[in-house]
Amino acid sequence: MSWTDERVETLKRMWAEGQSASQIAKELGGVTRNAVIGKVHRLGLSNRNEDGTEMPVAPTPEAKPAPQPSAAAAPAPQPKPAPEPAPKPAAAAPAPQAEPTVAPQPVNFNRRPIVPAGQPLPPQPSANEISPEALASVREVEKRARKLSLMDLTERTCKWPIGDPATDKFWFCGLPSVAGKPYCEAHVGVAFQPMSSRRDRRR
DNA sequence: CCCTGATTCGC
DNA sequence: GCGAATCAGG
Repeated sequence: MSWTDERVETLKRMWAEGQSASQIAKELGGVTRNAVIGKVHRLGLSNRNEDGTEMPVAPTPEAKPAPQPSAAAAPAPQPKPAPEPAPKPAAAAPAPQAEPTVAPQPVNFNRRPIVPAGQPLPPQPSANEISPEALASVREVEKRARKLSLMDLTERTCKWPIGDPATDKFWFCGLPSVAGKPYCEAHVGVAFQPMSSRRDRRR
């Protein structure tokens, strides 16, 4: 495989989107992440920030990832988005808001790509109609949970939450996940219930 | 152990 | 220019 214009463009696009080198390599195929990284450097875009100045992950007020002057398709480039939707009633308005009614803003730092997005999220075991075996299996497994923190989760660790998120007694299962699933064997058992599994108690 | 990007250097 | 091997880190 060679770096055709097309492939290079894909590389640039994905890199700009914040995709990891390995993800880009997968997408392109025929290359390793090393190759991608090497190319990225040769292209001189190792610094994912167009601005040459050092930017220690500054909290960007506007989540603009940087408009790309794509030569391919850019009908309406809109060079100046300017208009600020949030007018500030400053001036003669002292009122030092004593009590903000709204909760703190969830500032979104490094605008990550909105990539894959996780699978179904935290399904707490609502002991509905889950097979007793599955539940037993889960209890057993949760004793052996690796108790991983959020940061330790990977694509192949069980992401089943255990405990109370509001306390220190919270962690993720962390056992090897079933290929393609976000959970381990046991948790898959309670997370994914076949529609047909609900036996209807015929009165 | 899984992953990340950065760098080196023979090709 | 290319990218495997290696390094440095999370």
